Amino acid sequence: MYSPDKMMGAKGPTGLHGPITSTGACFAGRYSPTYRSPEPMSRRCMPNPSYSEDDLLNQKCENGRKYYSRILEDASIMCNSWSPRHNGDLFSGLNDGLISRAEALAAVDIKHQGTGGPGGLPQLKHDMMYHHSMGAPPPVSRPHHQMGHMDSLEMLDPITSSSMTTLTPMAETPSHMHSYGMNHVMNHHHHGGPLSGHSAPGHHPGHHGGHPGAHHPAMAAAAAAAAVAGLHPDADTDPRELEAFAERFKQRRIKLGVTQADVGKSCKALANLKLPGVGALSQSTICRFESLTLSHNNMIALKPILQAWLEEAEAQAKNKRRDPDAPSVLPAGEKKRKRTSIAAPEKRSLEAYFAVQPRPSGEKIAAIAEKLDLKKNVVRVWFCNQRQKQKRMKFAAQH
DNA sequence: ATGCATGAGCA
DNA sequence: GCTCATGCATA
Repeated sequence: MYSPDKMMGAKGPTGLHGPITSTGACFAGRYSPTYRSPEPMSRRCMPNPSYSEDDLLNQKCENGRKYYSRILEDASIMCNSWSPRHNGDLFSGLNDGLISRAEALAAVDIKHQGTGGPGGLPQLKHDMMYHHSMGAPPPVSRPHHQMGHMDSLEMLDPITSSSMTTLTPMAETPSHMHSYGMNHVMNHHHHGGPLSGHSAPGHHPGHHGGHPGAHHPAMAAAAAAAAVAGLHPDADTDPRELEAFAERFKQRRIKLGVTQADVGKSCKALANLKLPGVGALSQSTICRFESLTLSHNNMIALKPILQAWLEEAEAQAKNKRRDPDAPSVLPAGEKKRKRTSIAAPEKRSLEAYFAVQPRPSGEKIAAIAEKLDLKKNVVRVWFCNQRQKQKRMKFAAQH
């Protein structure tokens, strides 16, 4: 069905990290109808502007304003509904995106550094900075478990819930624990973890045949055959089913009084018990799973893992067991990664450029970086992330 | 909840 | 250098 455009660009179908997602479809997904796009929808209805990417780059900073006004105007025309600045209707929020940016651009003084003035004095520093947090940072409040309703299930008192041995996490891991150093460590297993490698393959044998080759006749045939054989090739890959599961998962998780972060961590324990190869997951991932903001393949790969966790967690909740857990060790502070923050004006420029050319060459990226006084790598990564988001939105749009 | 980043695997 | 899966950091 949704035979994804099989990877645009370079990476091939096999490019996935984990075998789980072995085949390629990559669009991500926002299956939910309730999905609220984090990005302006304008992109979807906005054809490529008439100006070229070079226009963008050649534009003098000083003229930035005028230039963007034009872009936005064009964009607004295409989106057919933009009343030039100061649009009183604050809630017409439909074609925000570039459109709304038009106003902003008109009002904001874009002060991009002209030619590589290294010492720029941009409003912010966009580099990776690390700092030591030796002196044990603040105690870090433990992320309250979201214990809302504990009706049907036995009420897990907070204490219990945090000591549910293997599945439920214990006291929180201080955020400062995630040092930059540890990050690397974690990367090791996370890449080889849950979805990568062999790990999950065995858990959901069924869906493998589903997507990969949706675009492939042979695959489709295989899928059909599987279906006939009772292997429900689609059951696991059906966006609707995934969406339903994600919703169920979230509700039951909350009922258990477990946070997203808890789930991720306890997944590891579960892994050791029954899902070898599965590592811990982060709060981010759990959150994205629940909100369907992962790629379709990613959703498919994670589902069996979370499903197993859910079952185990509920089973344990039934016999409410307690168990002293390993005390969290507080590693000495280490370097923490500082998140780069791209200022609004620069971001608008990037978005405007992206609308024209989502995949700028290395040179273009360098030019853009220089113009915006951002590091080339920051710009490159921004485009990569933007593409990922766009894929998700597109997929969501057609489902 | 989400922005910016990393790293594996591939071309 | 790209895609993809994921994560830390942060709004």
